[in-house]
Amino acid sequence: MSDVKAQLQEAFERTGLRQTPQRYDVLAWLVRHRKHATAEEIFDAVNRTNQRLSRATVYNALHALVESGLVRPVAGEGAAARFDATLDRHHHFICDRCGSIEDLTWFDLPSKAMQAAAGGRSVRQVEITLHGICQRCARGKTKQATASV
Amino acid sequence: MSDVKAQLQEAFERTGLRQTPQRYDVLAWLVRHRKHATAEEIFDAVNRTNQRLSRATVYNALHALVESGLVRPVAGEGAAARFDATLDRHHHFICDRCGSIEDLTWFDLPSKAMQAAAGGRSVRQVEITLHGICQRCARGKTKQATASV
DNA sequence: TCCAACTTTAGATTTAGTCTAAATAGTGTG
DNA sequence: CACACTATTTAGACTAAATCTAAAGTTGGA
Ligand SMILES: [Mn+2]
Ligand SMILES: [Mn+2]
Ligand SMILES: [Zn+2]
Ligand SMILES: [Zn+2]
Repeated sequence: MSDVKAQLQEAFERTGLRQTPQRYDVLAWLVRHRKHATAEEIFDAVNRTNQRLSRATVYNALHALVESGLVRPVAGEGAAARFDATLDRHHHFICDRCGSIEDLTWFDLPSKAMQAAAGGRSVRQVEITLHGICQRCARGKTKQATASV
Repeated sequence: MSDVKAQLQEAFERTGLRQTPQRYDVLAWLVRHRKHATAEEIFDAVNRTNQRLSRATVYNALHALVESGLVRPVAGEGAAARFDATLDRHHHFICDRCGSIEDLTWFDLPSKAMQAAAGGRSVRQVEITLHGICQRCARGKTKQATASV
């Protein structure tokens, strides 16, 4: 029944994120339609039934929800594409604070388990990215706010 | 010495990608400055010393280079951000052909090796994305050209 | 009831990337 | 070399994603 409603409200309370009708609608839609939607898709869908929602608010709400951990961003949060001429296999580390991308030495994946997870799909490439705080930033060098050099 | 030059030329020959001054300059810059640069950064840098390079050509060149495997794209090739309300830990599969994003069941990573690769960095989250052809597309359902629903 | 902080809004603006049609630069043939 | 043909580059128009802004609306607490 309105079980979901209660759960969502509980989620807002738990995370301390102020619940507003707009934030609620965005989260509810995302939970209901378990797809990996873009902000635009969410806006179109929610705005259709609830006029009280502007485009900017979808972005605001999504940021707030991600911030509180109720939603997770997938596939590189819409920044500019980046290119790498280092072809030796390696992984990447992206700093939450300064946005810098660093190379990590390669480590193997459990190929057996990976095969299983992939099911019948044909896999061309595996991409591993660790997110966290880089050493510069950890050392208090909290200079650059956003994506750096 | 001009060792690099020879290597790059060899790379063009090997992959069969026609070598043009513009493509050469883009690749050479990327190889020289081993950073994860954006198209704009590359344009600014290369255009400064070589006027014969337009913005569009940087994009063309990068696509051609990625296509030939001489350069690899990092961190989600600049599409719209996507959001996921499924918080249970899981990985993702992105289809090269139709762009759809599918959930994969979780599999553990070799945490020992990962720690080592991460060095001193504090890791908040690990993101694993497999790229390939989804089952729908594999079955010839080659309908939708670009990123789908 | 009143205030201050927070949130939403429409629309302008910025940024990344694509597209277009014309100019330019190879490439192969004779 | 002349020619035709194809591939590439170009400037600038255009589109799409996201952010910013300033004003209006909402909320919780003193
Ligand atoms: Mn790299
Ligand atoms: Mn998912
Ligand atoms: Zn950092
Ligand atoms: Zn597909």
